[in-house]
Amino acid sequence: MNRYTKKQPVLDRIVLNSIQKQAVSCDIWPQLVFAGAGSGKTRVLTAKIAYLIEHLRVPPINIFAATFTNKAAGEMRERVESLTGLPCGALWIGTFHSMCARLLRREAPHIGYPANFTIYDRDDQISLVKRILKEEGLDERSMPPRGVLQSISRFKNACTPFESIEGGGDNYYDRQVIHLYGIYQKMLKRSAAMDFDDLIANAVYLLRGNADILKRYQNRFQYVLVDEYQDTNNAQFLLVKLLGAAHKRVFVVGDDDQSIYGWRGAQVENILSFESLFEGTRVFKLEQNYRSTQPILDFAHSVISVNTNRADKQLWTDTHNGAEVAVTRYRDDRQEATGIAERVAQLAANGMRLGEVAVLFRTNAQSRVLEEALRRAKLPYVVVGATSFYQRKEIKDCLAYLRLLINPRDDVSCARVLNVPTRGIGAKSQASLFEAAAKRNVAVLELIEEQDGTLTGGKAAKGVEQFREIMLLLRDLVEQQTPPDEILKQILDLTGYTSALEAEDTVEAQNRLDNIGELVNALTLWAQDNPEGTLADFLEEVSLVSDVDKWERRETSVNLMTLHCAKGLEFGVVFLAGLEDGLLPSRQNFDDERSIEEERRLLYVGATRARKELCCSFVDQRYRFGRLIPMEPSRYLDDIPRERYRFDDRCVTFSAPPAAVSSAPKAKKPRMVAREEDHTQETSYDDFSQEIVQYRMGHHVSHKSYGRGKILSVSGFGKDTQLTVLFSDGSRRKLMAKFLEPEVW
DNA sequence: TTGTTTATTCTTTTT
DNA sequence: GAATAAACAA
Repeated sequence: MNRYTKKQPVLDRIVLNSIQKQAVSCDIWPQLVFAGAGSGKTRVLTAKIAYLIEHLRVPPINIFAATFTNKAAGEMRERVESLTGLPCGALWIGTFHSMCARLLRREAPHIGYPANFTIYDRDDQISLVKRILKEEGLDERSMPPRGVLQSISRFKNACTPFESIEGGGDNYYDRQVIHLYGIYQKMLKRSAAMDFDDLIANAVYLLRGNADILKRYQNRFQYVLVDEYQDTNNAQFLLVKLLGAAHKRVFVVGDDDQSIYGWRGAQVENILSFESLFEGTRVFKLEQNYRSTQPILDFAHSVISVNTNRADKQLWTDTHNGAEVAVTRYRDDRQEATGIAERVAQLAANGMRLGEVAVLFRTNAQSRVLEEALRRAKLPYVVVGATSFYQRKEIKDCLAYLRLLINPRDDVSCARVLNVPTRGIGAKSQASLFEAAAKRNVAVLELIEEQDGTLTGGKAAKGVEQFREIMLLLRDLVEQQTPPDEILKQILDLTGYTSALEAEDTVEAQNRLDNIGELVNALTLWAQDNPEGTLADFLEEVSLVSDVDKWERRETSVNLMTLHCAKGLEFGVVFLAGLEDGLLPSRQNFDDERSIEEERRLLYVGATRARKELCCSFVDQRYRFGRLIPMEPSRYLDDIPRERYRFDDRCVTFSAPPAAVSSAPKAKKPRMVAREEDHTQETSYDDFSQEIVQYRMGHHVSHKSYGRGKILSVSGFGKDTQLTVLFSDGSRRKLMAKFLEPEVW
């Protein structure tokens, strides 16, 4: 800030080791930094930006820096400002999604969109696809919305617009998906809406299709920096390539061992092949770890080194001593939770701040037992993520009204609130409204506003008219520059939303009212913090924040979160709960080697979050789907040499198989063998054991008279396995598996 | 058309 | 066990 600090160059004001220093001060481009867990990645990235600004005199406005969360972006901007003493408001730093949204709002007309487009989240996408399926007369069971969206997402990640798809697809499913992709995009455009994938893909289309615009942005973004590069997808890669094509000043940081978003389209290959794709790349490897103890690093290394598709490297640390990693076996998930809570209480008694403790797990469903145990032990905790505030029904209803005011063409929001609270516009009337709108190629709200409600039959017409009047009234308020929180209050009042909930008079309804109150507060606060901000800005922010963005470490609360959420964070003590096959790795990924490797990385990420103490656990049986299910230790534990951890058997059950009682997980009974003596009672055992699975959802089979088809669901097991199959002629049949031949790849 | 019941599926992970 | 969808009564 003052002249004193200014005199010293950045490199002397921030502590860096020699490799870090080299990476920061290197001026030969492009650059790739492999930054292992805890190796000071954020520090390097921050220093790099500060170095560009201060040492190379690059104006902040010429830098484009993509981070994985908005929170990280905000913190980094602040640190750069305090390092350089210069205001960096003009620096473009944020998630790919938020920066693309920003770019697209400016250039919207070039891709046929208005600047006030709405951003659809997953729920919005699903309700849109469901409506399309209905209108197209397709069965949700043969074309599951999630699957359809997954396929559509793949097209977008590949930056393949509907128009340039060649060929109509090989089979019934693919043909339908392509067909639906076209309709889906048409609907989005008519609704002036984009989904998350569109934000990136449309940015690519924009730059790819307009040479002058591309040039302008290449010129503007003289330096392109990307954090967590291992988690970028193909579209993001194309964007980076486009922006950096002219000047080549691209700097990416990442760790292939921490790539855990493959299911979302991320490609580890992006980082693994960066060197060959960007000619003349300088590579830096940060392998010194400043976070964890040696035992933790050894443990983590034995996990990750089994993976084949990775760049060779190994973390090391200066600190040699440290507590052994613990692996504990519990009888069931309840006992596991209690055991963890006990240990946490112990730590707290020894003066450990609870904010330094995290319990990590694979699925959100696991958090409930843990929460109960912590509550019983009177230990304060926070759950990061889970059902986020903005996902709740009542909140989404409010937001839908707000979005509809900003963008009257937003059909998904319109469908959501048209009959909320109930105005007598049932499914049938809604369908006919949508049909009429589609026929004239206008949005539903537009239709309602111009048509005076004569469209639908008697009863619903009154409700439609009511809705129309409310919307017109609210529109006036927006035009009169009414403060955002006031608009929300008016919505709740005019629509009768509040009074409907009050009338219910249940605890549930009261809860919702409280949540709505919280939303009003949030909006008021936001308006105070952003005096220039419009309602549209607020809505954009809301749709692009993540759960970790809102998380703030509280000194006195234990942190509960999924392994995915924990990426980039660190804690003094980390518990990894539920290290069992079927959970980690997830049962659904058993047959895919790539996913098995990704889940292994998930374990690696979890383990490397710990600074001082790492406690892993698995259970013999666990409640899932309301049933007690036998579990096996995670296969990943098999790869860890026995001397890398202390094994603690807290299993005091008599029913446990004798061989397993006193031994480490390594020595347990062989896999893939079902217990014969169990047939009488535990029929479900077979269902969950890992016998070789011949038939899986999504795989293809053939039948001698119906031909080739895709498995939609599997029921029963052994000889009685039945399959529901979608055949290429479009028919869906439930058949005995023995009549079907699995397709071999 | 709305609000009840029952049946079914389901859970990965999220910008 | 929960959330959603289909099925049914009013």
